[in-house]
Amino acid sequence: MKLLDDSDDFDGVPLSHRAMAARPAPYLDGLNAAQRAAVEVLDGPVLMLAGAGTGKTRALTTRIAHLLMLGRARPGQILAVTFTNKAAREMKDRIARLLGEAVEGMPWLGTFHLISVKILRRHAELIGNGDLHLKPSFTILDTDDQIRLMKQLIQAENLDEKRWPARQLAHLIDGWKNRCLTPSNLPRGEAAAFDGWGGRLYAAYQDRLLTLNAVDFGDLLMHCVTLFQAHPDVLKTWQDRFRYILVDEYQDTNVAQYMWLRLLAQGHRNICCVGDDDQSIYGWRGAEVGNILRFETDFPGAQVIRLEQNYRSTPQILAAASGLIAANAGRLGKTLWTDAEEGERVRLIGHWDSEAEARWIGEEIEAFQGGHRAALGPVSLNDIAILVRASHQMRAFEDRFMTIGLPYRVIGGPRFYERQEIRDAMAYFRLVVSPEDDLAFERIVNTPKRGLGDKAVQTIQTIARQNGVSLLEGARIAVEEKHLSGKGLANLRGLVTDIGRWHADAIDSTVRHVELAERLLDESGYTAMWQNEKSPDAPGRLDNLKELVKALEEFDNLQGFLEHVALVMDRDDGEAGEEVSIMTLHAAKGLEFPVVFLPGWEDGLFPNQRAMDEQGTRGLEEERRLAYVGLTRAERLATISFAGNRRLYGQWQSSMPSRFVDELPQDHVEVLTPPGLYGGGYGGAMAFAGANAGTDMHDRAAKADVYNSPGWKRMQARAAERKAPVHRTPVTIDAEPAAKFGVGDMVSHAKFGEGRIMGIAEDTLTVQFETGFKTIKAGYVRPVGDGDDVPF
DNA sequence: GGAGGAGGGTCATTA
DNA sequence: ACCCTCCTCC
Repeated sequence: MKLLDDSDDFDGVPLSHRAMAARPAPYLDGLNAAQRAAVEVLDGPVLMLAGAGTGKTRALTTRIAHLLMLGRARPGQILAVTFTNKAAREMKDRIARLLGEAVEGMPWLGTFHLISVKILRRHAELIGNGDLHLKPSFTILDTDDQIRLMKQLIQAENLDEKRWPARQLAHLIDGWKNRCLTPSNLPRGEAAAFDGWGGRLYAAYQDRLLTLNAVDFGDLLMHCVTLFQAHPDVLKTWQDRFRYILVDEYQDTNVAQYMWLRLLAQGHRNICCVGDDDQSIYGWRGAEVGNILRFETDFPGAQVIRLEQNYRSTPQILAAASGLIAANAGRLGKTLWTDAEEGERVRLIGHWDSEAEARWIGEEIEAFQGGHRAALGPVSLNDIAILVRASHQMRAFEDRFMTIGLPYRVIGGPRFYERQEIRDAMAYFRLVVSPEDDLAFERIVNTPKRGLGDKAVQTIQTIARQNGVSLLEGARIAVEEKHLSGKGLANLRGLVTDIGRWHADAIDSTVRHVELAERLLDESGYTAMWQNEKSPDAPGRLDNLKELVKALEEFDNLQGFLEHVALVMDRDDGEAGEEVSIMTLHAAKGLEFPVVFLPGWEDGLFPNQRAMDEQGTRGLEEERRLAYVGLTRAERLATISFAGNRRLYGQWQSSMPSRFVDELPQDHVEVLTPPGLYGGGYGGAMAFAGANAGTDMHDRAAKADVYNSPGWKRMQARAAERKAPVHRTPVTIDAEPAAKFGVGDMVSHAKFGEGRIMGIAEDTLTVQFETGFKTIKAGYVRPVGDGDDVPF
């Protein structure tokens, strides 16, 4: 079928009644009853509660196809929002497959941010403050730019950057934007943050963005909402346009996104939100689980459809995951079931340290490859994923896999477009496209080195400010009036003329933008800079630059490319050969793998200490949901592991198995014995395997030899002595003084006052005091607070 | 006045 | 472990 394009003037145009509506629809075949309802209940608000692996994306895409086939809406009248570009891409592909043809016009299927940009570009002039307002050509800043800007503002106020770090301010402002709090509607109490400077700096930052004709990520949503609120006529046109609204991952929406959706949905009221409260893992960036929990009250008359049949995992994995998540309160509640074959229990293993853990996992993977696990059938490296809580855990695996030559890929690591060389090159592109982009100018003016240091930049800034022009323009004046001297002057003159020439070429449609980009990097000396650099990563950087230029080919011009990059920070890595995937649990959401390793299940790391400190029970529950997400990624085999010692912040620190380990339903867990346990010197590993058995894994002690070991008995005796929750107290090998303390405990120090233990290494503690982090011998601090926890 | 290295201070999830 | 600042040399 040929889909109509999106057009701006469809208002009031009746939809053609398609005869095919009455025909049976083949794409509905094979859906289960719940999925079918999710596809066919088209009118009014619908909440699709879709558990992990229940065919959510299928239901969602089929629903869109169905709307189109029935002629309920044209492609341009459906708003479909996702959180990631990947999800958007996948949906487009699947809709196309369902309809048997490429979908030309689904212009409003995309991320919140992408769609917001499209809307904002059309009404940019309406966003502003006094005389300042946006132009449709506004640029989108990334975090790096944001922080640099804020640094400048903090300096402008003569504040101490140490006491008021720009990162912290960025975080604060981000939080406000997530909640749609503009400088003018910011509550007093909030504005007082940052020692009273918060509100003022925020306002200054927003004004600065306007003068730069720029927005940051948070603005995209917030500006849309304020636009809708201040201009009902504008809102009305968008409400009229979007006959059907679909939202993926609704549990991850923040306040701004929620308001955005509500405003738009108030028109036709056909909003279908898909989500799973058990997979809400983005509270730390403003997501409100409350949005999904409240759906039925927010949208009266909403229909709730539960997708509970799981098509991904074995019953064993599902049972383990369900048992774990059951410890959370305040869930909407779902009962996942499957008719898949029983499968293997979730495996659990403890290791001496993080290196042993990496070694063991590497060996396991090699064993899979050697076909030593026939029950699983052939396992490709692409079928295997290692999901970690924090990215620093990846290092151990990378090191290990590198040495044994096991191919791997890190997903969501340092992103391509966040790399230094790419950002530099992009700054050149930006400046050439919009010469008034001061941030870009600052970035490249002395990269490569041109003898234009702080002093020279300051001179340029002063001149620009005096004349009320951009930095580039200011530089031109500085050259003409010879405000600089010698080498700097000559170099700046060269740079200014170069940029002028490149800019002319960028506008000239006869100049191919790819060639321009190549020439630009060449003539600016940027490529040469890396060629002359002899550090080991220089060749890689040059490759990245080549790749960047190659990526340009897919766009019509530089502007289009820059827009894309601003919004799509992830690169679709080409399918290389067979590789094990390493990624964070957050990055793993929505993915699935036959074989999944879940290393680092240690208290403090996972659940993460900070999450618990900052959010209390809420934080802990989010961590538990993260564990749930991790387990439910596995189709056939999941292996959880923990290490007794881990290198963290440059020190070895001991830790205890995660409390989540205790919460796993034991009938669905198989405890493996760590290799080398009896080789001597592994008392610590045994001890803590035993510490764990002290709770609900006790029954299995007889089965696993490890629990008969002296280490375990010693541990058990000790645990009994102190009656404290076992997992709160770390064990060191020879009852070093540090054994009195646990990560997370409060201690007091004669000089530094009270603080919280963040890490333990032998008898040295890393303690976070009010004044900062300190590394201290355990003997110098005394425990405070809940004395039960820390017996003497 | 700029560039580059050394040392000190600071920071410790997750997009 | 990393970033930033200060210092020294050019």
